[in-house]
Amino acid sequence: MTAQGDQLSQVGEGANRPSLPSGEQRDIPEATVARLALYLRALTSLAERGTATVSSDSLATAAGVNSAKLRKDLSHLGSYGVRGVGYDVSLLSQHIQRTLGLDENRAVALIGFGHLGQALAGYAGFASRGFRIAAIIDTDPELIGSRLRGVTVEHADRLAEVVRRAQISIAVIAVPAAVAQEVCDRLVAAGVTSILNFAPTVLGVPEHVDVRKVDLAAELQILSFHDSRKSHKTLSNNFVGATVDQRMSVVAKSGVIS
Amino acid sequence: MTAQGDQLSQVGEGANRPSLPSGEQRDIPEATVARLALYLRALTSLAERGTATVSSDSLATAAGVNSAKLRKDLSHLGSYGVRGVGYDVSLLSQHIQRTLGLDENRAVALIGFGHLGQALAGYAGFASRGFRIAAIIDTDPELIGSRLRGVTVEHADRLAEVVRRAQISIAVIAVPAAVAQEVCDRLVAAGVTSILNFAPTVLGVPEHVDVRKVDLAAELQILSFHDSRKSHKTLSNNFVGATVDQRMSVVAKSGVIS
DNA sequence: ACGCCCTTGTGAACGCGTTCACAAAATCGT
DNA sequence: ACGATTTTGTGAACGCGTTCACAAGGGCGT
Repeated sequence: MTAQGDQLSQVGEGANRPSLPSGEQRDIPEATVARLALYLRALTSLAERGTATVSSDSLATAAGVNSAKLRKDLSHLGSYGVRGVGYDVSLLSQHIQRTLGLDENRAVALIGFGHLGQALAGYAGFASRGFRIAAIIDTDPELIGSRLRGVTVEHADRLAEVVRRAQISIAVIAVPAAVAQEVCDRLVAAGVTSILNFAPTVLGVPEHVDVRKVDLAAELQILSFHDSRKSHKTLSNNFVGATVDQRMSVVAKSGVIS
Repeated sequence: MTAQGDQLSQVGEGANRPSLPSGEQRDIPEATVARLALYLRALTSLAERGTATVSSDSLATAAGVNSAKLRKDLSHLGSYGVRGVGYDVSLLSQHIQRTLGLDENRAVALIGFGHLGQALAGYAGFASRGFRIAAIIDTDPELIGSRLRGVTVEHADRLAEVVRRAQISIAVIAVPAAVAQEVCDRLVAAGVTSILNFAPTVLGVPEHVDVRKVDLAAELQILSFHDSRKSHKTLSNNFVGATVDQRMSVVAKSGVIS
Protein backbone atom coordinates (compact mmCIF):
# COMPACT_ATOMS: atom_id res chain seq x y z
CA MET A 1 0.00 0.00 0.00
CA THR A 2 1.00 3.09 -0.32
CA ALA A 3 1.83 4.73 2.04
CA GLN A 4 2.16 7.99 2.07
CA GLY A 5 -0.24 10.38 2.83
CA ASP A 6 -3.08 10.45 1.02
CA GLN A 7 -5.65 12.58 1.49
CA LEU A 8 -7.74 13.94 -0.54
CA SER A 9 -8.91 16.73 0.61
CA GLN A 10 -11.39 18.56 -0.45
CA VAL A 11 -11.14 21.66 -1.83
CA GLY A 12 -14.25 23.15 -1.37
CA GLU A 13 -15.12 24.86 -4.37
CA GLY A 14 -18.35 24.17 -5.87
CA ALA A 15 -18.24 25.80 -9.17
CA ASN A 16 -14.96 25.08 -10.71
CA ARG A 17 -13.12 27.62 -12.52
CA PRO A 18 -13.02 26.48 -16.03
CA SER A 19 -11.91 29.85 -16.98
CA LEU A 20 -8.33 30.41 -16.19
CA PRO A 21 -7.98 33.24 -13.79
CA SER A 22 -5.29 35.55 -14.68
CA GLY A 23 -3.28 32.58 -15.23
CA GLU A 24 0.04 31.69 -16.40
CA GLN A 25 0.12 28.22 -14.98
CA ARG A 26 -2.33 25.82 -16.40
CA ASP A 27 -4.17 23.47 -14.30
CA ILE A 28 -2.09 21.18 -12.29
CA PRO A 29 -3.86 18.00 -11.22
CA GLU A 30 -4.63 17.84 -7.55
CA ALA A 31 -2.74 14.61 -7.11
CA THR A 32 0.32 16.23 -8.57
CA VAL A 33 0.12 19.21 -6.27
CA ALA A 34 0.04 16.88 -3.32
CA ARG A 35 3.29 15.29 -4.43
CA LEU A 36 5.16 18.46 -5.21
CA ALA A 37 5.79 18.89 -1.53
CA LEU A 38 7.49 15.51 -1.45
CA TYR A 39 9.69 16.33 -4.36
CA LEU A 40 10.59 19.60 -2.78
CA ARG A 41 11.73 17.93 0.37
CA ALA A 42 13.82 15.43 -1.52
CA LEU A 43 15.35 18.21 -3.57
CA THR A 44 16.22 20.23 -0.51
CA SER A 45 17.91 17.24 0.94
CA LEU A 46 19.88 16.69 -2.24
CA ALA A 47 20.91 20.31 -2.39
CA GLU A 48 22.24 20.17 1.14
CA ARG A 49 24.34 17.28 0.12
CA GLY A 50 25.75 19.28 -2.73
CA THR A 51 24.15 17.37 -5.58
CA ALA A 52 23.68 19.61 -8.59
CA THR A 53 21.59 17.48 -10.91
CA VAL A 54 19.39 14.48 -10.40
CA SER A 55 17.65 12.02 -12.66
CA SER A 56 13.93 11.41 -12.50
CA ASP A 57 14.70 7.94 -11.38
CA SER A 58 16.73 8.76 -8.33
CA LEU A 59 14.61 11.72 -7.36
CA ALA A 60 11.62 9.47 -7.59
CA THR A 61 13.09 6.90 -5.26
CA ALA A 62 14.08 9.60 -2.84
CA ALA A 63 10.53 10.86 -2.79
CA GLY A 64 9.00 7.42 -2.60
CA VAL A 65 7.19 7.37 -5.93
CA ASN A 66 7.90 5.80 -9.28
CA SER A 67 9.73 7.67 -11.95
CA ALA A 68 7.04 7.73 -14.60
CA LYS A 69 4.77 9.47 -12.18
CA LEU A 70 7.43 11.93 -11.25
CA ARG A 71 8.14 12.86 -14.83
CA LYS A 72 4.49 13.25 -15.62
CA ASP A 73 4.05 15.42 -12.58
CA LEU A 74 6.92 17.66 -13.50
CA SER A 75 5.74 17.88 -17.05
CA HIS A 76 2.54 19.45 -15.75
CA LEU A 77 4.45 22.39 -14.49
CA GLY A 78 6.33 22.77 -17.70
CA SER A 79 9.47 21.45 -16.20
CA TYR A 80 12.88 22.02 -17.52
CA GLY A 81 14.76 18.80 -17.42
CA VAL A 82 17.57 17.95 -19.77
CA ARG A 83 17.29 14.72 -21.69
CA GLY A 84 20.13 12.41 -21.06
CA VAL A 85 21.07 14.34 -17.96
CA GLY A 86 18.30 14.99 -15.51
CA TYR A 87 17.04 17.98 -13.56
CA ASP A 88 18.97 20.85 -12.10
CA VAL A 89 18.35 20.53 -8.40
CA SER A 90 18.21 24.15 -7.38
CA LEU A 91 16.36 25.26 -10.46
CA LEU A 92 13.68 22.65 -10.08
CA SER A 93 13.45 23.38 -6.42
CA GLN A 94 12.79 27.05 -7.04
CA HIS A 95 10.32 26.23 -9.72
CA ILE A 96 8.31 24.04 -7.40
CA GLN A 97 8.42 26.62 -4.66
CA ARG A 98 7.05 29.25 -6.95
CA THR A 99 4.36 26.91 -8.15
CA LEU A 100 3.25 26.20 -4.63
CA GLY A 101 3.24 29.87 -3.80
CA LEU A 102 5.97 29.45 -1.21
CA ASP A 103 7.99 32.34 -2.49
CA GLU A 104 5.62 34.71 -0.81
CA ASN A 105 6.59 33.71 2.71
CA ARG A 106 3.04 33.22 3.75
CA ALA A 107 1.70 34.24 7.11
CA VAL A 108 -0.07 31.54 9.07
CA ALA A 109 -2.23 31.77 12.18
CA LEU A 110 -2.04 28.98 14.71
CA ILE A 111 -5.21 28.55 16.72
CA GLY A 112 -4.76 26.48 19.83
CA PHE A 113 -1.49 26.32 21.70
CA GLY A 114 -1.86 23.12 23.63
CA HIS A 115 0.44 20.18 23.09
CA LEU A 116 -0.51 19.85 19.47
CA GLY A 117 -0.23 23.54 18.79
CA GLN A 118 3.16 23.68 20.43
CA ALA A 119 4.32 20.67 18.52
CA LEU A 120 3.27 22.34 15.30
CA ALA A 121 4.89 25.61 16.26
CA GLY A 122 8.13 23.87 17.03
CA TYR A 123 8.07 21.98 13.80
CA ALA A 124 11.25 22.82 11.99
CA GLY A 125 9.95 22.45 8.52
CA PHE A 126 7.62 25.31 9.21
CA ALA A 127 9.75 28.38 8.92
CA SER A 128 12.21 26.68 6.65
CA ARG A 129 9.58 26.04 4.04
CA GLY A 130 8.08 29.36 3.31
CA PHE A 131 5.69 29.67 6.20
CA ARG A 132 5.81 32.09 9.04
CA ILE A 133 3.69 31.80 12.13
CA ALA A 134 2.33 35.30 12.35
CA ALA A 135 -0.19 34.80 15.12
CA ILE A 136 -0.90 32.35 17.91
CA ILE A 137 -4.27 32.23 19.62
CA ASP A 138 -5.51 30.38 22.67
CA THR A 139 -7.94 30.87 25.53
CA ASP A 140 -5.87 29.56 28.40
CA PRO A 141 -4.83 32.48 30.68
CA GLU A 142 -1.67 30.58 31.53
CA LEU A 143 -0.53 30.75 27.95
CA ILE A 144 -1.63 34.17 26.89
CA GLY A 145 1.17 36.63 26.75
CA SER A 146 3.89 34.03 26.43
CA ARG A 147 6.07 34.43 23.43
CA LEU A 148 7.44 32.08 20.84
CA ARG A 149 10.07 33.33 18.47
CA GLY A 150 8.78 36.85 18.67
CA VAL A 151 5.12 35.99 18.43
CA THR A 152 2.92 36.65 21.42
CA VAL A 153 0.07 34.30 22.27
CA GLU A 154 -3.14 36.30 22.07
CA HIS A 155 -6.55 35.63 23.52
CA ALA A 156 -9.22 34.25 21.25
CA ASP A 157 -11.23 37.41 21.70
CA ARG A 158 -8.66 39.21 19.65
CA LEU A 159 -8.66 36.64 16.87
CA ALA A 160 -10.37 38.75 14.25
CA GLU A 161 -8.29 41.77 14.99
CA VAL A 162 -5.00 39.92 14.88
CA VAL A 163 -5.83 37.98 11.74
CA ARG A 164 -6.98 41.04 9.90
CA ARG A 165 -4.05 43.16 10.86
CA ALA A 166 -1.50 40.59 9.81
CA GLN A 167 -3.38 39.90 6.57
CA ILE A 168 -3.45 36.24 7.32
CA SER A 169 -5.19 33.97 4.88
CA ILE A 170 -4.07 30.57 6.16
CA ALA A 171 -4.90 29.19 9.58
CA VAL A 172 -4.22 25.97 11.43
CA ILE A 173 -6.90 24.79 13.83
CA ALA A 174 -5.51 22.78 16.75
CA VAL A 175 -8.31 23.11 19.27
CA PRO A 176 -10.73 20.57 20.76
CA ALA A 177 -13.47 19.38 18.43
CA ALA A 178 -16.15 21.01 20.50
CA VAL A 179 -15.01 24.51 19.67
CA ALA A 180 -13.57 23.92 16.22
CA GLN A 181 -16.60 25.07 14.30
CA GLU A 182 -16.85 28.25 16.26
CA VAL A 183 -13.19 29.02 15.75
CA CYS A 184 -13.58 28.24 12.09
CA ASP A 185 -16.50 30.61 11.71
CA ARG A 186 -14.54 33.38 13.30
CA LEU A 187 -11.55 32.76 11.11
CA VAL A 188 -13.68 32.86 8.01
CA ALA A 189 -15.34 36.03 9.13
CA ALA A 190 -11.91 37.54 9.64
CA GLY A 191 -10.93 36.77 6.08
CA VAL A 192 -9.10 33.47 6.29
CA THR A 193 -9.54 31.46 3.11
CA SER A 194 -7.52 28.32 3.78
CA ILE A 195 -7.74 26.14 6.84
CA LEU A 196 -5.82 23.12 8.03
CA ASN A 197 -8.00 21.36 10.57
CA PHE A 198 -6.71 18.94 13.18
CA ALA A 199 -9.93 18.69 15.10
CA PRO A 200 -11.96 15.56 14.38
CA THR A 201 -14.96 17.38 13.00
CA VAL A 202 -16.40 18.17 9.63
CA LEU A 203 -16.20 21.91 9.31
CA GLY A 204 -18.87 23.86 7.52
CA VAL A 205 -17.45 26.68 5.46
CA PRO A 206 -18.54 28.92 2.63
CA GLU A 207 -17.47 27.76 -0.75
CA HIS A 208 -14.62 30.14 -1.22
CA VAL A 209 -12.81 28.64 1.73
CA ASP A 210 -10.59 25.59 1.47
CA VAL A 211 -10.38 23.11 4.26
CA ARG A 212 -7.94 20.27 4.56
CA LYS A 213 -8.13 18.00 7.48
CA VAL A 214 -5.71 15.78 9.26
CA ASP A 215 -7.54 13.05 11.03
CA LEU A 216 -5.44 11.06 13.43
CA ALA A 217 -8.12 8.62 14.45
CA ALA A 218 -8.93 7.90 10.84
CA GLU A 219 -5.33 7.22 9.99
CA LEU A 220 -5.03 4.76 12.80
CA GLN A 221 -8.24 3.06 11.84
CA ILE A 222 -7.08 2.61 8.29
CA LEU A 223 -3.91 1.02 9.56
CA SER A 224 -5.96 -1.12 11.84
CA PHE A 225 -8.03 -2.39 8.96
CA HIS A 226 -5.03 -3.61 7.03
CA ASP A 227 -3.29 -4.86 10.09
CA SER A 228 -6.17 -6.97 11.21
CA ARG A 229 -6.27 -8.61 7.82
CA LYS A 230 -2.58 -9.27 7.80
CA SER A 231 -2.70 -11.21 10.96
CA HIS A 232 -4.86 -13.81 9.34
CA LYS A 233 -2.39 -14.59 6.65
CA THR A 234 0.72 -16.53 6.21
CA LEU A 235 4.01 -14.82 5.90
CA SER A 236 4.43 -16.06 2.41
CA ASN A 237 1.76 -14.02 0.82
CA ASN A 238 1.80 -10.69 2.39
CA PHE A 239 1.98 -8.15 -0.24
CA VAL A 240 -0.51 -6.31 1.72
CA GLY A 241 2.03 -4.00 3.11
CA ALA A 242 4.33 -1.72 1.29
CA THR A 243 3.84 -0.25 -2.08
CA VAL A 244 6.09 -0.93 -4.91
CA ASP A 245 7.57 2.44 -4.34
CA GLN A 246 8.39 1.60 -0.85
CA ARG A 247 9.86 -1.68 -1.71
CA MET A 248 12.19 0.05 -4.02
CA SER A 249 13.03 2.58 -1.46
CA VAL A 250 13.97 -0.08 0.96
CA VAL A 251 16.53 -1.44 -1.33
CA ALA A 252 17.90 1.77 -2.59
CA LYS A 253 17.42 4.13 0.07
CA SER A 254 17.22 3.90 3.66
CA GLY A 255 19.32 6.57 5.12
CA VAL A 256 19.39 8.66 2.05
CA ILE A 257 16.77 11.01 3.18
CA SER A 258 17.85 12.44 6.42
CA MET B 1 -13.85 18.44 -2.43
CA THR B 2 -12.10 15.91 -0.90
CA ALA B 3 -10.12 13.44 -2.01
CA GLN B 4 -8.23 11.17 -0.17
CA GLY B 5 -5.96 8.54 -0.17
CA ASP B 6 -4.06 6.85 -2.57
CA GLN B 7 -2.96 3.59 -1.71
CA LEU B 8 -3.12 0.67 -3.76
CA SER B 9 -4.26 -2.07 -1.93
CA GLN B 10 -4.52 -5.42 -2.71
CA VAL B 11 -5.65 -7.64 -0.24
CA GLY B 12 -5.04 -11.05 -1.32
CA GLU B 13 -7.61 -13.61 -0.86
CA GLY B 14 -10.61 -13.22 1.02
CA ALA B 15 -10.54 -15.38 3.99
CA ASN B 16 -12.39 -13.35 6.46
CA ARG B 17 -12.58 -13.02 10.03
CA PRO B 18 -13.24 -16.42 11.35
CA SER B 19 -15.31 -15.11 14.15
CA LEU B 20 -17.88 -13.71 11.83
CA PRO B 21 -20.45 -16.11 10.64
CA SER B 22 -21.84 -14.42 7.64
CA GLY B 23 -19.23 -11.83 6.98
CA GLU B 24 -17.96 -11.73 3.54
CA GLN B 25 -16.41 -8.42 3.43
CA ARG B 26 -13.73 -8.89 0.94
CA ASP B 27 -12.15 -6.52 -1.39
CA ILE B 28 -13.12 -3.27 0.12
CA PRO B 29 -11.74 -0.44 -2.01
CA GLU B 30 -9.08 1.57 -0.31
CA ALA B 31 -10.95 4.80 -0.78
CA THR B 32 -13.90 3.29 0.99
CA VAL B 33 -11.83 2.13 3.94
CA ALA B 34 -10.53 5.64 4.35
CA ARG B 35 -14.06 6.94 4.64
CA LEU B 36 -15.37 4.32 7.02
CA ALA B 37 -13.70 6.17 9.82
CA LEU B 38 -15.67 9.27 8.96
CA TYR B 39 -18.93 7.41 8.89
CA LEU B 40 -18.10 5.84 12.19
CA ARG B 41 -17.54 9.18 13.80
CA ALA B 42 -20.78 10.55 12.46
CA LEU B 43 -22.65 7.47 13.64
CA THR B 44 -21.19 7.74 17.11
CA SER B 45 -22.30 11.29 17.28
CA LEU B 46 -25.80 10.35 16.17
CA ALA B 47 -25.99 7.56 18.69
CA GLU B 48 -25.07 9.92 21.49
CA ARG B 49 -27.90 12.09 20.42
CA GLY B 50 -30.24 9.17 20.63
CA THR B 51 -30.97 8.77 16.95
CA ALA B 52 -31.86 5.20 16.12
CA THR B 53 -31.95 5.18 12.35
CA VAL B 54 -30.51 7.45 9.73
CA SER B 55 -30.90 7.83 6.00
CA SER B 56 -27.97 7.68 3.66
CA ASP B 57 -28.63 11.25 2.83
CA SER B 58 -28.34 12.71 6.28
CA LEU B 59 -25.51 10.45 7.32
CA ALA B 60 -23.69 11.54 4.21
CA THR B 61 -24.02 15.21 5.00
CA ALA B 62 -22.91 14.60 8.55
CA ALA B 63 -19.80 12.90 7.26
CA GLY B 64 -19.18 15.45 4.58
CA VAL B 65 -19.61 13.25 1.53
CA ASN B 66 -22.40 12.78 -0.95
CA SER B 67 -25.05 10.16 -0.48
CA ALA B 68 -24.37 8.09 -3.57
CA LYS B 69 -20.82 7.60 -2.43
CA LEU B 70 -21.93 6.67 1.02
CA ARG B 71 -24.37 4.07 -0.23
CA LYS B 72 -21.82 2.55 -2.54
CA ASP B 73 -19.30 2.43 0.25
CA LEU B 74 -21.67 0.69 2.57
CA SER B 75 -22.70 -1.71 -0.12
CA HIS B 76 -19.10 -2.88 -0.29
CA LEU B 77 -19.32 -4.16 3.20
CA GLY B 78 -22.57 -5.90 2.53
CA SER B 79 -24.48 -3.41 4.51
CA TYR B 80 -27.85 -3.91 5.91
CA GLY B 81 -29.94 -0.87 5.28
CA VAL B 82 -33.69 -0.97 5.00
CA ARG B 83 -35.22 0.51 1.91
CA GLY B 84 -37.60 3.28 2.61
CA VAL B 85 -36.18 3.66 6.10
CA GLY B 86 -32.42 3.94 6.33
CA TYR B 87 -29.72 2.38 8.45
CA ASP B 88 -29.86 1.29 12.04
CA VAL B 89 -27.33 3.51 13.74
CA SER B 90 -25.91 1.14 16.29
CA LEU B 91 -25.97 -1.85 14.01
CA LEU B 92 -24.13 -0.08 11.27
CA SER B 93 -21.71 1.36 13.74
CA GLN B 94 -20.82 -2.07 15.05
CA HIS B 95 -20.52 -3.41 11.58
CA ILE B 96 -18.03 -0.75 10.60
CA GLN B 97 -16.05 -1.25 13.77
CA ARG B 98 -15.72 -4.93 13.07
CA THR B 99 -14.72 -4.25 9.51
CA LEU B 100 -11.97 -1.92 10.61
CA GLY B 101 -10.76 -4.41 13.15
CA LEU B 102 -11.56 -2.11 16.03
CA ASP B 103 -13.30 -4.76 18.00
CA GLU B 104 -9.99 -6.19 19.02
CA ASN B 105 -8.97 -3.23 21.12
CA ARG B 106 -5.63 -2.96 19.46
CA ALA B 107 -2.43 -2.19 21.30
CA VAL B 108 -0.43 0.71 19.96
CA ALA B 109 3.10 1.83 20.74
CA LEU B 110 3.84 5.53 20.82
CA ILE B 111 7.42 6.37 20.00
CA GLY B 112 8.43 9.88 20.97
CA PHE B 113 6.83 11.69 23.88
CA GLY B 114 7.60 15.28 23.04
CA HIS B 115 4.87 17.78 22.38
CA LEU B 116 3.51 15.83 19.47
CA GLY B 117 3.63 12.53 21.28
CA GLN B 118 1.87 14.02 24.27
CA ALA B 119 -0.73 15.60 22.08
CA LEU B 120 -1.41 12.24 20.49
CA ALA B 121 -1.51 10.48 23.82
CA GLY B 122 -4.00 12.96 25.13
CA TYR B 123 -6.14 12.70 22.09
CA ALA B 124 -9.54 11.65 23.25
CA GLY B 125 -10.52 9.72 20.19
CA PHE B 126 -7.71 7.38 20.92
CA ALA B 127 -8.96 5.19 23.67
CA SER B 128 -12.54 5.76 22.76
CA ARG B 129 -12.09 4.29 19.34
CA GLY B 130 -10.66 0.91 19.89
CA PHE B 131 -7.03 1.77 20.47
CA ARG B 132 -5.03 1.44 23.61
CA ILE B 133 -1.63 2.97 24.08
CA ALA B 134 0.25 0.01 25.42
CA ALA B 135 3.75 1.45 25.38
CA ILE B 136 5.41 4.84 25.29
CA ILE B 137 9.05 5.23 24.32
CA ASP B 138 11.42 8.19 24.42
CA THR B 139 15.08 8.91 25.03
CA ASP B 140 14.80 11.98 27.22
CA PRO B 141 15.85 11.10 30.79
CA GLU B 142 13.43 13.73 32.07
CA LEU B 143 10.53 11.82 30.66
CA ILE B 144 11.48 8.26 31.28
CA GLY B 145 9.63 6.76 34.16
CA SER B 146 6.78 9.22 34.05
CA ARG B 147 3.41 7.67 33.71
CA LEU B 148 0.36 8.37 31.63
CA ARG B 149 -2.83 6.58 32.40
CA GLY B 150 -1.01 3.62 33.76
CA VAL B 151 1.63 3.41 31.07
CA THR B 152 5.22 4.12 31.98
CA VAL B 153 7.52 5.91 29.55
CA GLU B 154 10.35 3.55 28.72
CA HIS B 155 13.77 4.24 27.29
CA ALA B 156 14.34 3.55 23.63
CA ASP B 157 16.82 0.86 24.51
CA ARG B 158 13.97 -1.22 25.75
CA LEU B 159 11.88 -0.72 22.65
CA ALA B 160 12.17 -4.20 21.27
CA GLU B 161 11.55 -5.81 24.60
CA VAL B 162 8.48 -3.73 25.36
CA VAL B 163 6.98 -4.11 21.92
CA ARG B 164 7.47 -7.82 21.86
CA ARG B 165 6.10 -8.39 25.29
CA ALA B 166 2.93 -6.45 24.66
CA GLN B 167 2.47 -8.07 21.25
CA ILE B 168 2.21 -4.72 19.61
CA SER B 169 1.74 -4.60 15.87
CA ILE B 170 0.90 -0.93 15.38
CA ALA B 171 3.25 1.93 16.21
CA VAL B 172 3.13 5.70 15.93
CA ILE B 173 6.39 7.46 15.19
CA ALA B 174 6.54 10.97 16.63
CA VAL B 175 10.27 11.56 16.73
CA PRO B 176 12.55 13.97 14.85
CA ALA B 177 13.16 13.10 11.22
CA ALA B 178 16.82 12.41 11.85
CA VAL B 179 16.11 9.35 13.95
CA ALA B 180 12.88 8.20 12.36
CA GLN B 181 14.43 5.59 10.10
CA GLU B 182 16.40 4.08 12.92
CA VAL B 183 13.34 3.90 15.13
CA CYS B 184 11.42 2.41 12.26
CA ASP B 185 13.98 -0.29 11.69
CA ARG B 186 13.90 -1.24 15.32
CA LEU B 187 10.14 -1.39 15.35
CA VAL B 188 10.09 -3.62 12.34
CA ALA B 189 12.69 -5.87 13.86
CA ALA B 190 10.54 -6.12 16.94
CA GLY B 191 7.59 -7.31 14.90
CA VAL B 192 5.59 -4.18 14.22
CA THR B 193 3.71 -4.42 10.94
CA SER B 194 1.85 -1.12 10.75
CA ILE B 195 3.34 2.31 11.25
CA LEU B 196 1.89 5.79 11.37
CA ASN B 197 4.73 8.19 10.67
CA PHE B 198 4.69 11.85 11.65
CA ALA B 199 8.32 12.49 10.82
CA PRO B 200 8.88 14.22 7.49
CA THR B 201 10.83 11.37 5.95
CA VAL B 202 10.24 8.57 3.55
CA LEU B 203 10.65 5.44 5.57
CA GLY B 204 12.14 2.36 4.04
CA VAL B 205 10.41 -0.79 5.23
CA PRO B 206 10.14 -4.41 4.17
CA GLU B 207 7.18 -5.22 2.07
CA HIS B 208 5.07 -6.80 4.72
CA VAL B 209 4.99 -3.56 6.68
CA ASP B 210 2.43 -0.89 6.07
CA VAL B 211 3.36 2.75 6.50
CA ARG B 212 1.06 5.74 6.45
CA LYS B 213 2.44 9.15 6.87
CA VAL B 214 1.05 12.41 8.07
CA ASP B 215 2.97 15.24 6.54
CA LEU B 216 2.26 18.58 8.03
CA ALA B 217 4.49 20.60 5.75
CA ALA B 218 2.95 18.99 2.72
CA GLU B 219 -0.55 19.80 3.89
CA LEU B 220 0.32 23.42 4.37
CA GLN B 221 1.98 23.60 1.02
CA ILE B 222 -1.04 22.19 -0.72
CA LEU B 223 -3.18 24.81 0.97
CA SER B 224 -0.68 27.42 -0.01
CA PHE B 225 -0.92 26.41 -3.63
CA HIS B 226 -4.66 26.89 -3.76
CA ASP B 227 -4.56 29.96 -1.64
CA SER B 228 -2.02 31.70 -3.77
CA ARG B 229 -4.17 31.13 -6.80
CA LYS B 230 -7.22 32.44 -5.07
CA SER B 231 -5.62 35.71 -4.30
CA HIS B 232 -5.16 36.47 -7.96
CA LYS B 233 -8.75 35.95 -8.68
CA THR B 234 -10.10 37.97 -5.83
CA LEU B 235 -7.97 41.03 -6.00
CA SER B 236 -10.93 43.20 -6.54
CA ASN B 237 -13.20 42.05 -3.81
CA ASN B 238 -11.91 41.86 -0.34
CA PHE B 239 -13.75 39.37 1.68
CA VAL B 240 -12.61 40.77 4.92
CA GLY B 241 -16.26 41.14 5.32
CA ALA B 242 -17.76 38.01 3.92
CA THR B 243 -21.15 38.48 2.42
CA VAL B 244 -24.17 37.79 4.46
CA ASP B 245 -25.07 34.82 2.35
CA GLN B 246 -21.76 33.26 2.99
CA ARG B 247 -21.98 33.77 6.68
CA MET B 248 -25.37 32.29 6.73
CA SER B 249 -24.23 29.25 4.94
CA VAL B 250 -21.62 28.82 7.59
CA VAL B 251 -24.17 29.02 10.28
CA ALA B 252 -26.56 26.74 8.54
CA LYS B 253 -24.00 24.09 7.90
CA SER B 254 -22.52 24.13 11.31
CA GLY B 255 -25.83 23.45 12.84
CA VAL B 256 -26.36 20.43 10.71
CA ILE B 257 -23.06 18.90 11.29
CA SER B 258 -22.46 18.29 14.85
C1' DA C 1 -55.04 -5.51 0.77
C1' DC C 2 -53.39 -2.30 -2.00
C1' DG C 3 -51.14 1.45 -3.79
C1' DC C 4 -48.21 5.43 -2.67
C1' DC C 5 -44.08 7.13 -1.28
C1' DC C 6 -39.63 6.80 0.43
C1' DT C 7 -34.86 5.11 0.43
C1' DT C 8 -31.59 1.64 -0.63
C1' DG C 9 -28.64 -0.87 -3.72
C1' DT C 10 -26.37 -1.05 -8.13
C1' DG C 11 -25.42 -1.22 -13.31
C1' DA C 12 -23.46 1.92 -16.35
C1' DA C 13 -21.09 6.03 -17.79
C1' DC C 14 -17.68 9.04 -16.88
C1' DG C 15 -13.37 11.23 -15.38
C1' DC C 16 -9.11 11.38 -13.14
C1' DG C 17 -4.80 9.45 -12.25
C1' DT C 18 -1.28 5.84 -13.00
C1' DT C 19 1.43 3.08 -15.80
C1' DC C 20 3.46 1.67 -20.07
C1' DA C 21 6.39 2.13 -23.69
C1' DC C 22 8.72 4.69 -26.98
C1' DA C 23 10.27 8.63 -29.74
C1' DA C 24 12.77 12.80 -29.05
C1' DA C 25 16.65 15.31 -27.23
C1' DA C 26 21.20 15.76 -25.31
C1' DT C 27 25.84 14.18 -23.92
C1' DC C 28 29.98 11.40 -24.44
C1' DG C 29 33.48 8.62 -26.45
C1' DT C 30 35.98 7.55 -30.33
C1' DA D 1 31.17 13.71 -36.95
C1' DC D 2 28.57 10.27 -35.58
C1' DG D 3 26.77 6.48 -33.32
C1' DA D 4 26.05 4.64 -28.68
C1' DT D 5 23.97 5.75 -24.50
C1' DT D 6 21.25 7.98 -21.34
C1' DT D 7 17.18 10.10 -19.76
C1' DT D 8 13.35 13.13 -20.56
C1' DG D 9 8.61 14.05 -22.11
C1' DT D 10 4.27 12.19 -23.60
C1' DG D 11 0.50 9.71 -26.28
C1' DA D 12 -2.19 5.91 -25.26
C1' DA D 13 -4.08 2.24 -22.53
C1' DC D 14 -5.72 0.99 -18.36
C1' DG D 15 -7.88 0.88 -13.83
C1' DC D 16 -9.96 2.82 -9.89
C1' DG D 17 -13.28 5.71 -7.96
C1' DT D 18 -17.19 8.90 -8.40
C1' DT D 19 -21.48 10.10 -10.07
C1' DC D 20 -25.77 9.27 -12.28
C1' DA D 21 -30.13 7.42 -12.61
C1' DC D 22 -33.34 4.01 -11.82
C1' DA D 23 -35.31 -0.48 -10.55
C1' DA D 24 -36.13 -3.12 -6.46
C1' DG D 25 -37.73 -3.38 -1.94
C1' DG D 26 -40.11 -2.00 2.28
C1' DG D 27 -43.20 0.61 5.24
C1' DC D 28 -47.44 3.14 5.98
C1' DG D 29 -51.91 5.04 5.41
C1' DT D 30 -56.26 4.22 3.87
